[in-house]
Amino acid sequence: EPFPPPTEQDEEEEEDEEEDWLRPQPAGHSKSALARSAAHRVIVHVDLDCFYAQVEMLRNPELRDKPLGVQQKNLVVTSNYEARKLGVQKLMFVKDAKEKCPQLVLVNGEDLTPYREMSYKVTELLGEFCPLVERLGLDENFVDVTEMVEKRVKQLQQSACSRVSVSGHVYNNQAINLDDTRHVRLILGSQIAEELREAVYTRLGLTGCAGVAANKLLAKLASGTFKPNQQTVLLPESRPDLIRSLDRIQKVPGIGSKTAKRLEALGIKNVCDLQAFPSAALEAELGAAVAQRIQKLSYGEDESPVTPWGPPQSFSDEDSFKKCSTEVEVKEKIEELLHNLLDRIRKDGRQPHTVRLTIRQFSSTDKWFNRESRQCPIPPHLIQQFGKESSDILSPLVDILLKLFRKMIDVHLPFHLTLLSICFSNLKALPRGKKGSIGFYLKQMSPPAGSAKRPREVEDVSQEEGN
DNA sequence: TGGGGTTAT
DNA sequence: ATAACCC
Repeated sequence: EPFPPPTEQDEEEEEDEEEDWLRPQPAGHSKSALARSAAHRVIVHVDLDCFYAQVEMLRNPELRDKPLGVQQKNLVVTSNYEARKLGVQKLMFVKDAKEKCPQLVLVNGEDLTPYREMSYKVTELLGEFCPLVERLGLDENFVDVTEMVEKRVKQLQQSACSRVSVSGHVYNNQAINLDDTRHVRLILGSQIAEELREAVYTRLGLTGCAGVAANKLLAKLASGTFKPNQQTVLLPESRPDLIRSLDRIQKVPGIGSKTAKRLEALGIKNVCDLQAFPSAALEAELGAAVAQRIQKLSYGEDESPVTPWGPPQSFSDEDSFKKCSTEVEVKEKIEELLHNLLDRIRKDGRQPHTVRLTIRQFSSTDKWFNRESRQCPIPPHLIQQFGKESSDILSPLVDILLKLFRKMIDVHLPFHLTLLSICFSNLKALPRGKKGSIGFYLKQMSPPAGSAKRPREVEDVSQEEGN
């Protein structure tokens, strides 16, 4: 094994293992200034196959060889490949899925806890290889392996033997030129990607795809080109082909449905249209920031860094339903959501300083996107209760949430809700040095790079931490 | 159509 | 507080 994973880094302080979140990196300089200087980055995108279904198959191996769907309400949100062969695609209605595939086995996946836990195990495992890991949803991670590649380039130069071979697919089957150092770096990146996937499989039992390229956009696009459990490296010369292969503009990650619609109104239907469109006119329509960003994306350019966020910045729990129309029902739903959330927050160890209630009201037209929310600071005396065992916090929090609810809904008038959601945010580490402080403490998370002037939430005027 | 997450304005 | 994006 020429390149064992770096099991020991420079760990000076012992930590509690169950709260060993990935730490955000200081700011990106230190030794890796060159690594981040965009020109020669090597990025790996790791994308687990049908993640929820894989987790369910690990929880219950008898499901292994059966067509499996993970159900949330009336939807099959994910299916395993057995089921996909039989026509059960993602986000299919349960009704349609059963018609297509009567033998389909369904498990309920409305509680994300098992997926969330497994997801963080994956991110932490990747973090053992390399500190720059960024999560995207529960089943994707970007890894900036530039520094690992640099080390291997040097080993290669010393060993004086230039026998490097690619792991997995090369996009477009492009010929490799070992005289091109960019090619060599990406090839080494493909070997690292293979090692990452192998580790995820042997240690966690999960399969997935990987894409290797010079930035996040291209790595992500590359990872989708060979689908279950395979990997693909994109060499620079094939970049135009890869982005031109996107038939619809919305397939560019970063261009969502809203932007796609506005672009279509401008006559922009595919990536080439967007490349060719006059920048000034695009800026006039979308604003300079969005216009410049997406036009760069259309060329496959993406300088955004791989940013490890560390522990979650918010905890939320939601439930959707056909109808909820009385205050009593609302209170019951709130209590249920709260119970789950308080558990998660207790395990996390930090204290939230803001709480938000979100509702969705029924409306036959535009059933889609009518959510509103109200948020407020959590009173200091309640914040202190968060770490503790007893649920003295529960009923005061319910009261706060009901007040937020009444800010949106006049309870004397009829109402019809189809969703309730509670979110705790503005999380801060426990105050240290207090007598009741638990045996471990979470490291003070320095704010992630580039988030220096994030607006403070609500009217929270609490003190800054000591930096 | 689900149950989450993030940043920007 | 909302709107956009991501899965």
